Amino acid sequence: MPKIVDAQIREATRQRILREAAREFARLGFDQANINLIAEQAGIGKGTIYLYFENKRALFIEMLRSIAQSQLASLRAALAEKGTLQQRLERLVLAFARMAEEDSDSFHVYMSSLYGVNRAFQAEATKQLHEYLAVIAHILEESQQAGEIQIEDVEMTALRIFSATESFVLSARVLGYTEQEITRQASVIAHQVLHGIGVHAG
Amino acid sequence: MPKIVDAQIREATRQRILREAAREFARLGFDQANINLIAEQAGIGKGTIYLYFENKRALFIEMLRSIAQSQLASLRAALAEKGTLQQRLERLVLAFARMAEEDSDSFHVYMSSLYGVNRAFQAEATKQLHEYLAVIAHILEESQQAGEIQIEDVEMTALRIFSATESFVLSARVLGYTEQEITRQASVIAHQVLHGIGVHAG
Amino acid sequence: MPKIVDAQIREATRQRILREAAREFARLGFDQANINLIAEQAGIGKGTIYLYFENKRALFIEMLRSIAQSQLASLRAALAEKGTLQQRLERLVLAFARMAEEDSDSFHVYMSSLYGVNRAFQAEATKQLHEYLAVIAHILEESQQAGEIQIEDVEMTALRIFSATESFVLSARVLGYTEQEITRQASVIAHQVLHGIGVHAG
Amino acid sequence: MPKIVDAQIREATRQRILREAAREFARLGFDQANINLIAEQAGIGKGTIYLYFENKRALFIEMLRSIAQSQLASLRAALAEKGTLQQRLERLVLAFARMAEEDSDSFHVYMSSLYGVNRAFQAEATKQLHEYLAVIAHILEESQQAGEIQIEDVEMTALRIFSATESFVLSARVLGYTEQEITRQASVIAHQVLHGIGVHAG
DNA sequence: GATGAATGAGCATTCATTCAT
DNA sequence: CATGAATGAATGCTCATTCAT
Repeated sequence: MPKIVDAQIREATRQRILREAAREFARLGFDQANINLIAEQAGIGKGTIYLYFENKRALFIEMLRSIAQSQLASLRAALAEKGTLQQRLERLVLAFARMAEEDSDSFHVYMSSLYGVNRAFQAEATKQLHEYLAVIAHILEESQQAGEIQIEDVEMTALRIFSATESFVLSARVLGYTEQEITRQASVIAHQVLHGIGVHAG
Repeated sequence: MPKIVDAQIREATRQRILREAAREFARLGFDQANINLIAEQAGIGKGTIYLYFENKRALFIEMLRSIAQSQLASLRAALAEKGTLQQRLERLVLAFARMAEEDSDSFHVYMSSLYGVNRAFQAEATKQLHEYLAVIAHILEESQQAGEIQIEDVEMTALRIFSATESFVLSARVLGYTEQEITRQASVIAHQVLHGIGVHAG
Repeated sequence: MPKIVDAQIREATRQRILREAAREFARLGFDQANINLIAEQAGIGKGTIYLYFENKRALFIEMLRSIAQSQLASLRAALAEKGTLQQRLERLVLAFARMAEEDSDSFHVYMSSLYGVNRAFQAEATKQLHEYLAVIAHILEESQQAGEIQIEDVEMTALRIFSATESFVLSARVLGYTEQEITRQASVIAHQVLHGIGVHAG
Repeated sequence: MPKIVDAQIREATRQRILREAAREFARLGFDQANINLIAEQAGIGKGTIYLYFENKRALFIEMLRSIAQSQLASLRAALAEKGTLQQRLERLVLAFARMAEEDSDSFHVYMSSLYGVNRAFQAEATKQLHEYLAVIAHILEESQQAGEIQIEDVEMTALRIFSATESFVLSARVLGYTEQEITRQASVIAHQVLHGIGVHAG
């Protein structure tokens, strides 16, 4: 009964495909990326990829989902530890900066889907955006319950924080700033956001 | 000597091509967009487009430049009038929101180039980003000279403002917020940015 | 010693494959038919089919042979009973009409092979055609010996009878005639054929 | 104004494609035939074929139509001349035999469509079959008006004649008979058909 | 200059077949 | 024996680009 081993091998292959797909899609974009090349780089035959994913689009979408899960996990881990809102916001910037650096392909392929023109891909990326915002909203609510701040529109505030953090990291990278230069902005950004919210609610 | 008329006709055709290109590229992205269709919609033969642009990539790049000029002009017009920094930052958000609404195609095709995976397109879009930042830096310096604020790193501050404004507008649109809902955030964003900078430097 | 049972099971599986193959090939033709689907519908794994048939072509050829045997048996049964040549020719038309109706898949897959462009399949189908003709020739010779008719070229006469009977049934079906309408022609066709031969040799 | 020449060149190219298509389809059948090869043999680029025909299927259908027109013209020409019904029926066999010999590709690709399993192709081929039958029905009616014969069901009679002539030619060719051997049967077949109808109606 | 017919590189996808289990 | 995961050859079709008119 080689089921367990099989399942493991299968999952490993699947992950290898997703990884190579992220690499190719990040390098060339959806249309220019070559499925056959992805298969080759994943060390499998070109027909095999279709045993794991229905077609090129499905592979792309599932790759987006995979990225989403991974990045969200990183984010949650970064914000799990308690602390002041200032500290947590700083950690948010650092988390985004690290993600963008360490898993650059995934970060960029996700952002390009979110802001690209393909509606289907944008819809999928937007799902993850909602999750990001939920994570941010969650720490805002914790701070609010702790009497740290007083917020009227949690949703919009979360979106402003998202712009000030993830979008900032993205723009900074596009402009060629290093991770170090970006992380150095963490405290300033946290400060900016905090005062934008209206600290010391009490 | 029909030179002047010819030149005018030629320029008009060029503009028509650029307009239709923006529409198609915004609708389908670079790869999926069809050059022949753009030519047809511009009312010219499909060979003619190559008398105006070297190839599809060149057309895309020049379209980006054209968008850049137009949007930069809007931005400068919006910030030309004097006022407090708070007012000017509010106008910045409003300007981006209006651009995203009224010239939606251009706005999105530009943003998708800036954050997309194609290096050549990103490089071109980045040029415009530098110009945006220069405009923002300019009003910051004016405010600084007026003693309104005190800034250490103008460049990074401008980038933070960019994230808090244009990227915010972009994200908000992706999430489906209306122009009204977005513009309503103008004053809050301006306030957030101002306090992030550290107003009342003195 | 489960030999006998095994052999029975094996033969049953083989027949099931042939039946499903006939169905699929009749539905889609050789190229469009899907081996994996045939295996699935026969209730076996897709690798198993290759334990029974060398490849897709061999399966098709053997299916043709299987059809041939079955149809030839029907034909012989229909003509076994004695009678006048007129009666037997009528029974011939009826036999073809019934075959085309009751085992429509087999009838059409055979005819399409006989008249199709694939030389290998046509060669196989032609073998059966020779057998059909032999059956027809046999009853002609019996009638001849009985002094009923006088024939010069038995082979060509048999072929003319084949055209007037099986090909007639095929064409009529293609045109949408019902079995009833076709069988109603049996006596006329028999009559036509008989007078074509030159009855009452004596 | 090179319109006329252009139209001629265009039509010539179209005919060349149709001719090569008939050759390839006759050689390999629809599925196995290679569009790129047809283009190559027609002396054009592989993209060019799609300027003349929407896709492979459309090319096949139009090829069938083209064959139909051509063969029907041959048939009508063969039967245009007046004569006794016996003479005309003999000419019918000869016409089919000549078509099958001289334009063998067309003849077989048409017959394989008529009797093949592809419904779309069969439907198209059936249209031509109706025309064949109409031509046969026409000479029957002429003979009837001339008091030569008396027929009850013209439609079915025409179909019986079709089987006895075209299908006979087809079967004979499949069996390897030469054109000479086939044409030698013309008078016998005409005789068979005539007596089947019931000559000397009076 | 303007045109559009012609071109062919390029690629996603299918499916008969193999073979390790 | 039976299986089905893996394979890769094979191909219809699109569309940016060229160039004769």
